[in-house]
Amino acid sequence: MKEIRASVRRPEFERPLVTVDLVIFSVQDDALKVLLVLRPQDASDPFPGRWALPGGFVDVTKDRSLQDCAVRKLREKTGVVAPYLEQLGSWGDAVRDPRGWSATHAYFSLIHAPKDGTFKEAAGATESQWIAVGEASRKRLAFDHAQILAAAMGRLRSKVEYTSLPAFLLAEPFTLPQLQRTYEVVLGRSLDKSAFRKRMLDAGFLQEAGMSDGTLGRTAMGYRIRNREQAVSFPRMFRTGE
Amino acid sequence: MKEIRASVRRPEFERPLVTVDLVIFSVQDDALKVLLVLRPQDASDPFPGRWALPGGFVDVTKDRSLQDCAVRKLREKTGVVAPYLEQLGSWGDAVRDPRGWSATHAYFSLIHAPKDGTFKEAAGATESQWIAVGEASRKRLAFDHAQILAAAMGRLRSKVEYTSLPAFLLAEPFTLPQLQRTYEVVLGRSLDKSAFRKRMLDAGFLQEAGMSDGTLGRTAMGYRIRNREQAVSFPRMFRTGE
DNA sequence: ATAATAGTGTCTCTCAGACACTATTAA
DNA sequence: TTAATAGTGTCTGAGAGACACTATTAT
Repeated sequence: MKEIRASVRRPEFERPLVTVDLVIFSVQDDALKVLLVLRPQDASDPFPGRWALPGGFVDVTKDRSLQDCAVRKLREKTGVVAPYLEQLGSWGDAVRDPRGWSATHAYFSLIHAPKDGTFKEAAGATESQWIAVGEASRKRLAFDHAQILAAAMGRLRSKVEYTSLPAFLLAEPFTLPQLQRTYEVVLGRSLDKSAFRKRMLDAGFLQEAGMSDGTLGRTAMGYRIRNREQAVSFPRMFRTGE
Repeated sequence: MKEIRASVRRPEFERPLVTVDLVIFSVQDDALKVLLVLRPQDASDPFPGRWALPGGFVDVTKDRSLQDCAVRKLREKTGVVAPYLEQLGSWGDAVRDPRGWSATHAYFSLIHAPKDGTFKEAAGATESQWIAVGEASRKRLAFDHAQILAAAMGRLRSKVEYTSLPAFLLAEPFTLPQLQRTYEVVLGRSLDKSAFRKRMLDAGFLQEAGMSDGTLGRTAMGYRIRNREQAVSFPRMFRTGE
């Protein structure tokens, strides 16, 4: 402690590397997918040719905050500007990056499926791809990204049980049947229609937005999220015991 | 490892300062308190003479990980070795520390009230004190610690509604009436005894540990937490709507 | 016995789930 | 009309809350 005070203005501690990584989820073709990037085949980079979460170093000249950095990287990768973005946690230790002691700040984002199936790349040559979460978990990801991805999936699975989070995986306006399908995809089990509708409508986070043009069968009411800043919590979990 | 380290290019980004801060909660005298430290009256330090959360720089030579760093600082401050410790989040931006772009990693800890009312200080001369959360929120804390404290209180208040977290605020073994009082202190409202007991016992996280020596009235069953690694979730919130 | 605290039984209300029912659309 | 999908009504059961009741201890 005394050393700190002795060193006048700047602390003399060696500074760790500081990065931001993103876990970007989307539901496509009735499957939960995550965006991964392929690290370049360059031996001077760590983990060349391995799949990784999109991310990179905080640039103190460009990023005013960690959140800004995450927003910037999300925009660069996907073009999405107003997503659901939540901090997931940080992972920092001496060995996760061969370049030295590093701390990464993982953010958790939910976006709706892109229209054209995939995103255009920015100037960089990195290849990126939407990969089903089951498959992604089986890959040998770079750094400790497997652990971060597992934590993100745990958080999503847990929050889906009692919050409106999955609504952020849909393009607005969306219908209740679409929302229910999204819940079922993320939960991995089917839900009762009547209970589901009561629950969603009672939670009060939906706003009617005109009839949707159903392509088959009866048309459904379209909804928007009343407040995109945060998800709402339900008074109970989906399945009580078991 | 060493060959990799040597061959890898080191990034040229300027590195932010990296710190860890702790929000340590305890219930004393039927009040929720948080441990704060007084920053030294030294003009070369930022925020001299202000109250702050305990914490400091990550020492890459001593700390193998962020979590290790948090455990070390908690031990230095309180002597507690096996607390409930959970990552709260990270706050990083260009202006929160006058010494430069910095990122802090806040951890959230619950410990039981110390026997002697306060903790002995380590070698350092920093003054530390348990302060009721209401009072702490009114102080002008150093850095962005007011914001971090508010986030910690939000997390605690929210989790108390549906998890066994408050059990970590008690010394083992504890009785159900003690546990209920702890919940009531954190929630700021009273709870029905019958409903409370059914809920706790049904959740299955308690283990009987012999009768406690009640000083007055009927003696109560003592309990220990079955698994201190994590809190359990209840199937419902405490008060459903309102 | 009394005071004080620990612990239980019973009723009611709310709400989730099950499931059968009706409603609206396109072909 | 039929197929397909959207949406509703009704019953039941689990569990939370209210609250009165019993149980055990020290004095």
